[in-house]
Amino acid sequence: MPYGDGMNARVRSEERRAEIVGAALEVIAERGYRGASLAAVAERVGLTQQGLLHYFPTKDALLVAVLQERDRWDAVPDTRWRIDLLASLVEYNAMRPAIIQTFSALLGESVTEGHPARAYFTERYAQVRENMTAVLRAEYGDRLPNGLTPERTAPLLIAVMDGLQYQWLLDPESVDMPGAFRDFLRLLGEPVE
Amino acid sequence: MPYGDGMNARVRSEERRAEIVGAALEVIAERGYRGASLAAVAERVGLTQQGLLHYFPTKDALLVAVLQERDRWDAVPDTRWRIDLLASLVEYNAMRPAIIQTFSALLGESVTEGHPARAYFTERYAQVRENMTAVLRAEYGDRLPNGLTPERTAPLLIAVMDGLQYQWLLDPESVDMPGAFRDFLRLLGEPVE
DNA sequence: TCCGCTACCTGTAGAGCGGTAGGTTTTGTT
DNA sequence: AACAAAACCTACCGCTCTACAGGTAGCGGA
Repeated sequence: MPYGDGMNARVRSEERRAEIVGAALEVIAERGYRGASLAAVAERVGLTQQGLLHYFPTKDALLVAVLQERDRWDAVPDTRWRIDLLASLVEYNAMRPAIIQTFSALLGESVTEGHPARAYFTERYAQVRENMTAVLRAEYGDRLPNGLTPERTAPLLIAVMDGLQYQWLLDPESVDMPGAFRDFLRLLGEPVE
Repeated sequence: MPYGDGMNARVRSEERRAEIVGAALEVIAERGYRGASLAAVAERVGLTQQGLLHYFPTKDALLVAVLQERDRWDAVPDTRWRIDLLASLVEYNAMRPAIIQTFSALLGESVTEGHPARAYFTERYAQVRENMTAVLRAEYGDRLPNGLTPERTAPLLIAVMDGLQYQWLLDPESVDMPGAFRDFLRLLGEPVE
């Protein structure tokens, strides 16, 4: 099957890489990063393991691409985040267990020593906390109805999202993730507009 | 007339096993379960890998022992759990990062397919949710000040504890885990006695 | 048409893994 | 003293893993 389908080499290469990253997401969801073998990822896109290494020279390089993909994915460009959009996000996540599982598994692994994703998650959470603080401040002002500051509420908000994900992944029947998250938002109180 | 003194073979064997389980906890904290090799655990207690296999015939058997150890550890026998005791527990946890890291890493891995700890965590969380529901009901009655039921609050409580642990493990300087947890308890409102 | 580059491949090195087989020393019981 | 069992050991098997080396085939540009 020749490549003459109207696309140039650069585009085809980029597409192949994206395909590989997608397969890596799946395999990591199933086996974690340490458990994910390059061969398993390669097989899923119809390559040999060595063929895959042509696109990503090391396993870590592939992980980096996976993490960048995530960054690109939930970088909502200019949208003014609002709290109720978060609820929708959680609802959306509940329909994409694979992605949630990938990053929940990675987060768990990342707390171990010398894990290649550790720095990524550390920085990411610092950034998300800042981000959420800003969102909360925009919505509530400097004090929430219950007296907490946005700075102190942000870590709780994030913790609830992550923690619910684990409970939900382990037992989706028993845990209504979006519902529980909305409950938490009610706990924060109604913004006084 | 079996074992006459206080230091018989059975006791020594049990001590050795406990020693091994302790070492396994450490290694899992550092590398996760999949990344933890029997040889690394064995070395830590001055054994060869095969010597370790004399006590635990398979790697999974060792994991089972680790999980049982945890169950034994936080099975507070008859103490009536109370909410403020939870805050103390979180404070105590903040002084034992190793144990937290072990089980955070295991929880993360456990969501992957066919992980040997998956069933354990699924059951454990179901049980803990029940437990927390009872605690909340004892403290607040059938309705919390904010209108939520104990059943719906329990998953949130657990989610906050777990989620905060990840943030804290990744960046202890930036996250005041016990403080944040107390903030969450304030969010629940004061019990009306 | 030639040439270089991309996109793969086969082969293999080198290390680490869990687990088995079977031996030997140590220990405790009789 | 005799014996059995527990507590280890050495040796090794078969597998899997990442990564390197080096080759080949086809495409695109000059």
